[in-house]
Amino acid sequence: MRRDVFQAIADPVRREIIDILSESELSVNEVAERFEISRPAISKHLKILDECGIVSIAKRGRERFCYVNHQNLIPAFLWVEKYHKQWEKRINSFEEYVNQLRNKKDRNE
Amino acid sequence: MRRDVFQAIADPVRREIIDILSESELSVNEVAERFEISRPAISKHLKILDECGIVSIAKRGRERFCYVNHQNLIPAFLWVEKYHKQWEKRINSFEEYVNQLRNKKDRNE
DNA sequence: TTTATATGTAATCATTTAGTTACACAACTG
DNA sequence: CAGTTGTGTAACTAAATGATTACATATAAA
Repeated sequence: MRRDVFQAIADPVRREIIDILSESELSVNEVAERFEISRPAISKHLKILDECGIVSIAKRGRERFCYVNHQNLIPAFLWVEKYHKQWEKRINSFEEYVNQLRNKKDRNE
Repeated sequence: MRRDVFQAIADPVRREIIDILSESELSVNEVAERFEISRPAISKHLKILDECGIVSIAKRGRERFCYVNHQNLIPAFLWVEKYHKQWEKRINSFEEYVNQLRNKKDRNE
């Protein structure tokens, strides 16, 4: 069973959990209330997020409060970010191309 | 069947395919040669990458050449990048903490 | 035209995933 | 103490995933 940040953020429910917990720390039930699926399903998602370090769970009384450790998203960030320049190049050359078309059009008017 | 960039890059083989094709455009067989798994398996991975726009496949003769469209990684980049500041804050405060310790130690020496 | 090569795809399979319900148990509340 | 609440987990299920082998087809080469 793979358990890494890429697999963790592949699931839309888990991404939403991360989004929600980034707003405020919540108990397991408070997280589950925000979704249609059952509480055990959310519990499992939280376990997966916990296992790859993205979420930590702190016991306080009978509740468990969950919070995000954003720094564990860094490996995913770095992998994608290394292609940043390449899509910027593309977008710039697209903009250049559009500008060329615009200028040509302007000259023809 | 979900087919989005997050699901596409969740698989390590697909990430490696993206890495390899970022170096140079390759035919399907040339991609497959670089992996232990069978050619049809690679074919399927390429199909998935194609379906979510990350890889395009151009027929030339009997070969099909594959190349990456990096701009289709942007949605994944944006989702992760929005937490950039939060882990930077963390890292900065860690560095601050380390510096405090250092200064304290310096004063004690 | 025959043969070889490059590739896609169908059929199949084992494993993983994401969900469910039912139950156990610890910790608050009255 | 008895009941309620918050949560984990086991058992189960359907669907998705990632791989394989076997076969079909198109194109190039002899």
